[in-house]
Amino acid sequence: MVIRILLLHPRHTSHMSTTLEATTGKKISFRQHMQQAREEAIIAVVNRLLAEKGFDAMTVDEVAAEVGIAKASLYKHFPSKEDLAAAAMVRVMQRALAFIESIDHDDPLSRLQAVARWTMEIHLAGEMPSLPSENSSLRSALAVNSSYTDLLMTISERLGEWIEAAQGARQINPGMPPIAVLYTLYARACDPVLEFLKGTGQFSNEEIVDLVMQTCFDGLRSR
Amino acid sequence: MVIRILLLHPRHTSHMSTTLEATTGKKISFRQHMQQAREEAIIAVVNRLLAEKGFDAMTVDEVAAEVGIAKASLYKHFPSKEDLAAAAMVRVMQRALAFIESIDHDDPLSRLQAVARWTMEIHLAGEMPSLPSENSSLRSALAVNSSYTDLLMTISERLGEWIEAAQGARQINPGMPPIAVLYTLYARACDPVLEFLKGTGQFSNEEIVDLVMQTCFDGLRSR
DNA sequence: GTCTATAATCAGATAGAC
DNA sequence: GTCTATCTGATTATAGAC
Repeated sequence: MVIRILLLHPRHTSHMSTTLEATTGKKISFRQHMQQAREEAIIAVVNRLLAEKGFDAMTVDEVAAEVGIAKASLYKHFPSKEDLAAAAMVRVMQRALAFIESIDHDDPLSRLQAVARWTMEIHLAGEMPSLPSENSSLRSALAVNSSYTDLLMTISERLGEWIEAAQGARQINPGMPPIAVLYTLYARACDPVLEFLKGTGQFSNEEIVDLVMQTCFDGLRSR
Repeated sequence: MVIRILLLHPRHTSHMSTTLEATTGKKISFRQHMQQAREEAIIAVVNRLLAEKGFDAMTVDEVAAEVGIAKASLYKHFPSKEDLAAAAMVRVMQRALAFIESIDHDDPLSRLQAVARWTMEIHLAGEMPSLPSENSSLRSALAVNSSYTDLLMTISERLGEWIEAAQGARQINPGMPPIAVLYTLYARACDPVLEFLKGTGQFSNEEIVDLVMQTCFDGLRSR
């Protein structure tokens, strides 16, 4: 399956990788260790705030305050608010890819279900950053972030293979275009039904995930 | 089915009703006619901008410019940006209720499917205002707007009856809590899958609606 | 009610000392 | 690299003349 993604010139910037050591294998200094630890702390705060309030409502002042540094210092690490959000997105996608690679079910449907379930659990745990799809400054920042686009490509291709395999095995409806299945799975990351049901106070997180899993894979109609 | 909605003291404000004449039956002056026509024009602009860019990205300057009046004049009609958005929401819910009351299918599943399809068509037509669920100033403005809460209640109760009837007839999965079914239908109004699929350029609006209808009611798994 | 002009505030980003 | 202090621009809302 071919995924329509903006594929732009790869461009490396220091804060895109998880850890410099892990990425390049080079020994790094104590100072660099400290800097990366701080950036990790920043990203953790941004990730939580993005999950709580979304990109527009999150302010840079707030991020700086919660990290415990001055705003100007924050801008030494990340050149813009968009880059902060991008870093949080990269981080959660790295987690997603790590989870995907840890899945050991043998049939493709179970693998896809595991991914959907993981996504919704992250969302309900308040760890899924939410970005507006409209905001153009954010979209362009993401489009030129090769860490982001590469991860999105990798994940999409992996899931795409599983989707086609599941359709070949008649586990997933073969009449559905794979791209539609993929997007339907991605959309579970920002499904408002999760919050709606949580807001009623009638269900546990596990029950909520089970309900949405059922509507997602089995539909509303009786079987 | 009981719908958990913030039910507050009813409070009438002039711009909440569609037309004063239609609501009260009283004869109104030419001046009032003109004013209501202008407010209708304002709401139409707000509705479109909310659908295009969302609440945060929409600016009051922009609304005034597109309507063709000064910003101060706009504030004579609607006391705040939140009230503008609320008016747009009321308008689209009035349209929804009108559609619901026009449905004449006899089985409840077909009725629910018609509602889901209508919702997605409005969305794809760029006529579905989208509000952030987080923004608290907006939420409070909606909560005290009795036109809004009343419409939401009315629509929810109507759909709730159909849902329970459909479950009784084993058309909708009876194991699903009716409130979960209701929220799943509501969520079709802001389903990002619609825009994702539109963005690929591979499908017509009708095909997109058919695809999402199928995943919604039949699920991703093969039947 | 409509306008022009302006207030008031807030948020992203930067200057410059240390 | 971190800080305080500040700039700059955008945006909601209002004053006051007509």
